[in-house]
Amino acid sequence: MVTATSARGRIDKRQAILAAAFTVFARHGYDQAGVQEIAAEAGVAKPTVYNHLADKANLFRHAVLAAAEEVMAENLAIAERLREPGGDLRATLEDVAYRMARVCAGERARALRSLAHGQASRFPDLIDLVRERTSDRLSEALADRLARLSLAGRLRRCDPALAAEQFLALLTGPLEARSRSGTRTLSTADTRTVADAAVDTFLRAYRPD
Amino acid sequence: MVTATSARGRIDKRQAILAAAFTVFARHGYDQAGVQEIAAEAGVAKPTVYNHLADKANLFRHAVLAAAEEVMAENLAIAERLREPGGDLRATLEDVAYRMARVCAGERARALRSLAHGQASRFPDLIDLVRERTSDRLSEALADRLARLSLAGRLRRCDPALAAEQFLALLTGPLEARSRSGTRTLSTADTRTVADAAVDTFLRAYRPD
Amino acid sequence: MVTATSARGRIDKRQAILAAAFTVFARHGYDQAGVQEIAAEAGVAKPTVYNHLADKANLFRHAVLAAAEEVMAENLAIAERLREPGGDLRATLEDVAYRMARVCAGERARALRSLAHGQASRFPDLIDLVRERTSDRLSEALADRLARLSLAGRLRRCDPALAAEQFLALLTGPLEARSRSGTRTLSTADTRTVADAAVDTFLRAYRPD
Amino acid sequence: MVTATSARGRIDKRQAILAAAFTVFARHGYDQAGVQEIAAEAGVAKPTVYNHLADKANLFRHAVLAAAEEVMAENLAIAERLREPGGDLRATLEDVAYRMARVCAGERARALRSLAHGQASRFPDLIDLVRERTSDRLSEALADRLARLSLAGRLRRCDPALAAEQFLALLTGPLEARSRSGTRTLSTADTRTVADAAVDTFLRAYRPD
DNA sequence: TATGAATGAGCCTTCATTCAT
DNA sequence: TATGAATGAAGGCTCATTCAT
Repeated sequence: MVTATSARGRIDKRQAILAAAFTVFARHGYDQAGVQEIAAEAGVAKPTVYNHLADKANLFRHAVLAAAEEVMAENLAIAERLREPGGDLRATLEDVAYRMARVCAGERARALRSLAHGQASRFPDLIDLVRERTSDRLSEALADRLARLSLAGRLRRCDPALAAEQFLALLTGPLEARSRSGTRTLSTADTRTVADAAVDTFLRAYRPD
Repeated sequence: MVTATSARGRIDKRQAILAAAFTVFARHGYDQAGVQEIAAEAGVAKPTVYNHLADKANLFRHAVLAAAEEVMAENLAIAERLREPGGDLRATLEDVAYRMARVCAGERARALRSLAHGQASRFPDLIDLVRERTSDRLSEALADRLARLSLAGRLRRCDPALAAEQFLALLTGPLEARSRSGTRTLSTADTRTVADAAVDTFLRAYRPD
Repeated sequence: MVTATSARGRIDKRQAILAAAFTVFARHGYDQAGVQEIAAEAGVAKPTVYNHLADKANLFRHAVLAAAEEVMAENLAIAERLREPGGDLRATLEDVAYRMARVCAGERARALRSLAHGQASRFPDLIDLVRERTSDRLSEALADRLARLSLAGRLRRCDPALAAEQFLALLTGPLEARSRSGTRTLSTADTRTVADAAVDTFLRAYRPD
Repeated sequence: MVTATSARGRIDKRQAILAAAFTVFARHGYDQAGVQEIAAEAGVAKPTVYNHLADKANLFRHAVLAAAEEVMAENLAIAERLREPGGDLRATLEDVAYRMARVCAGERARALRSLAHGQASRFPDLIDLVRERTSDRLSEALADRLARLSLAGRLRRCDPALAAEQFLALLTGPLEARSRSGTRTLSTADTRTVADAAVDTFLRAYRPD
């Protein structure tokens, strides 16, 4: 299967380049990252990078969007866990909150936001595309779950979109503060504490009347 | 008083340079901002910038920190308002929340975070210095006020630091989402809506038992 | 006759490449012409070009020399016309001059000189090879004819080589000026005018005493 | 006179750059000439070249045009010599022809034509600007002189523009051929021979009836 | 002190050329 | 044999930074 192999090889190489690009961009930022270094990280020669991705700008775009897709997939998988809340709602929410915290405060998600925000002037559209994938989609999925819970009487009646937004805010806000904006890596215990506190406050505010 | 005048003139020039630097850095980001453009914006020649501030890096540091100080001053003034809560606690909190929203989502604060985060690899300490001034200090001041309110029985007993953190999270989280990460400028009404929702949820969770 | 066919196909492909190369070189000059574009113009892939012609330099050489051969053939055919001058020498010379003008000011001959002159430093020999084929050979053939005419008493006694040289100079010099160095394409009428003037002056200078 | 000195220094540097540029372009052609080498030849650093002349293209333009101006000045000075023909017209013409030959076949004039022709596709206007200065202007000045000679009865009645054109053609055409397109440098004697032959033929064709 | 001019270093990009299929 | 993909080398251009005035 000659064609398959070489087509596959080509795809692999492209993805290796994108992965390397994301790594290097995350490490140094857009301007400081050299295409040279990206090529080295991907194990290819510089022109190969250009053969696959035209431009440094294009390379950035695709690397960032590819990473964003991955994060989105993780996020959506987590929100699914609320579909079967089980008897102990608090415990389930705490678990979900913890997992979301792991993803949202994780290195990839953080780098993603950092890169997109930092290059807002050069890539004005990217910031939105990234936020959509890292936050909005998650918020929407969460809103769906909360709406069901509200309907089932396990939460008070409310605007589910707002509730989801606030749930995530209660989670990620303190996360950001506690991790000192990503400077410190949070321990599992700390993350749990933050998640539990978020859930506690959320349940107090949204418990059925 | 020739000396005083020229010392004064010197100081003015330095501040003009710092202000210009912040403007330009905010406009283009660290790497993309040229010392040339900064000098032009400040109305001086390039070497003058170097005479006053040695380095591009140094220039960045000072420009960012100066802006951070300004933001901090604004933030602290606002928190003071909670010292005399008055009879209608909800109304007072809503007012405070709205004002904080204005500052935290304002252009300077946003640029500050954006620049600091974007250059985290080059200036690892800056991110903390900025967060301290834009968020932490505000959070601390707020915690002080909330502690008093709790003691006065107008809020339930709680960890005031956590309460402050969550209050700010409920405010700035949705703010970020609604402004599409600063892409859209929020109207006064939208800002108020966000502030009121934050206060509502906060009060539900922290009302006296 | 498989072998014959494929040998023929091979030759055809080689000539297609050479033709394409000349076209592209003429269009953009040596350095600016990309092997890529030449391959595309020839309808083959880049490595095929290298399979047939080793080098870009080699490609250039062969393309230029092939074109030069074609031009030479045309030129010699024209000079033959002077072998039977007929009764009206002036008319015959005018006809010959006109045809030579057409060729020498034609696109191929012009591109040929332009390319060879422009790459004199890189291909020091080419300029001579080309001039030989586009001018010298013509001049020699012409000298032969003029010698006969002189001997026959229809021109004064003279050095036929010099006479030929001057005949061509009187023709191509004004041609170059009038066409603004090839910038403007000369109309048939203009070309005729130039040819006639050249012949007139030539005959005045070389008429029998 | 501080200002004068530094302004003068700046001008000197600019002209040094232009001269170096012309030298290097003449040596290697446009594409093959590196800005690096030009800077080195001028004794400055690469960015200095860009400070003075923006672009490689711009540098080329100015270098070529500056050289063209110089050539034009030389040419016009020579034509002036025909203003006072003296008793021996042939001798005067021979002298003028010889001097013109020296200039037109000189290195600068040759490089000028070569560069302009070679880069016709990239700088379509340059070829005309150069021809104007190296040939047309000379032709016009010469026509003026020939008109006077014709009027004075020392040449037959004729179109002076055509006569000038043909005079130059008779001179430069053979010059080109004998120097093998600039490959060989002509000796003084050879140049004289060519000039004398041109004048002889010219006088035969244009002698008063 | 403030400035116009000069510099050294570095990066993106392209292209002729060669493998591997 | 013909090709898609990969590479090594090189060049234009920019920019932070420093002299000299």
